[in-house]
Amino acid sequence: MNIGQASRATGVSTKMIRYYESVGLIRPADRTDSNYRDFGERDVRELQFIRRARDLGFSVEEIGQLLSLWRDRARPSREVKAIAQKHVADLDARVAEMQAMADALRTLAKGCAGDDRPDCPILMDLAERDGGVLRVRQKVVRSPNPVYSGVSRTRS
Amino acid sequence: MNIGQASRATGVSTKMIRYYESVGLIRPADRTDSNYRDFGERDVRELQFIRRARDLGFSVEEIGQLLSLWRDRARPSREVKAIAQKHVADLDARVAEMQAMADALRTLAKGCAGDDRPDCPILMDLAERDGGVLRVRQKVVRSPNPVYSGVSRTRS
DNA sequence: TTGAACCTTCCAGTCATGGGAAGGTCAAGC
DNA sequence: GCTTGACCTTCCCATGACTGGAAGGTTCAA
Repeated sequence: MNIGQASRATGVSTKMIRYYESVGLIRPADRTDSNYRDFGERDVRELQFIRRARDLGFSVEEIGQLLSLWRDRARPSREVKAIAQKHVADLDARVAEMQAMADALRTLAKGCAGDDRPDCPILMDLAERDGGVLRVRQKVVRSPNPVYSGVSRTRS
Repeated sequence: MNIGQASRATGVSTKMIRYYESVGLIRPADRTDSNYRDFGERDVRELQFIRRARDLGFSVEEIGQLLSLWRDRARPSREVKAIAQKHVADLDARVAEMQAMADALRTLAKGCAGDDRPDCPILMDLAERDGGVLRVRQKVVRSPNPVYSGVSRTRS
């Protein structure tokens, strides 16, 4: 199975398959005589695993850990659970922060007429030299992977 | 006021001040004879504005729009409100997505013993070739700026 | 005069991913 | 056998919003 077929079978782009190989997430694929990558059943299953893990927002590094646990028939489920729980905590922290931002902005927008007049509590708050009335400022949390964050983009 | 003082006065790093200048978010600062940047009151106010807007999760592009509206005494509040509301919608979409991920993982983790035994519903779900029981797969939303997303990092 | 604490520009890296160029390979139809 | 187009290969570049560091100039106080 060449890279295009593997991509269609797993929903992982050819670009990403090569990338995952280059960073060592998957082992180098076999090659045909003409130097084409040749994927087998097992490779496809690993790519599907990776795809699912990305859909759950795991970083490539976390996926590497999960993959090696997956490959190890004797792994203790404790380790898998720990990774998952840490990831859940990360997600929850980001959610809380973004909700605080959204709520602050909603409050400001509610007070803004949104018409031809220039008066606007949103700009007034941003101009507050001591941090603004709503004081949303807090720890800003950033992710190892940019999956959560952003403007529409579909994954087939 | 040199760049270090401006940085301390606004909480924006010197690196970022130079970056904002390079991308045209702020106008080029005045220079002293020795080519040091020289910031005035107005520059400091703009940097504080930028800082506040970043704390609310606006992207540099959005901040550019907000800044130019701020500078325009006659701007219609409608435009400001539109930017804010779009940003709120973006935040809400990301929050919903991340909550779905977190909930799916929580469900899986609940069924995982987390002990020495290898059996683990989390890995089993990731291995599902048809997408897993929980089917969290959906549109993945990504942000123009990586502020929301991630692992602890503080902004002074 | 020396040294540290500034400042300057420039270049590179981050993370996961897409875009594209330049060139090799393969299969179908003529 | 030859052309065509759809593949494949590697390589480099770009994204956003930063951080880090090198190499060198400036300022100020001891």
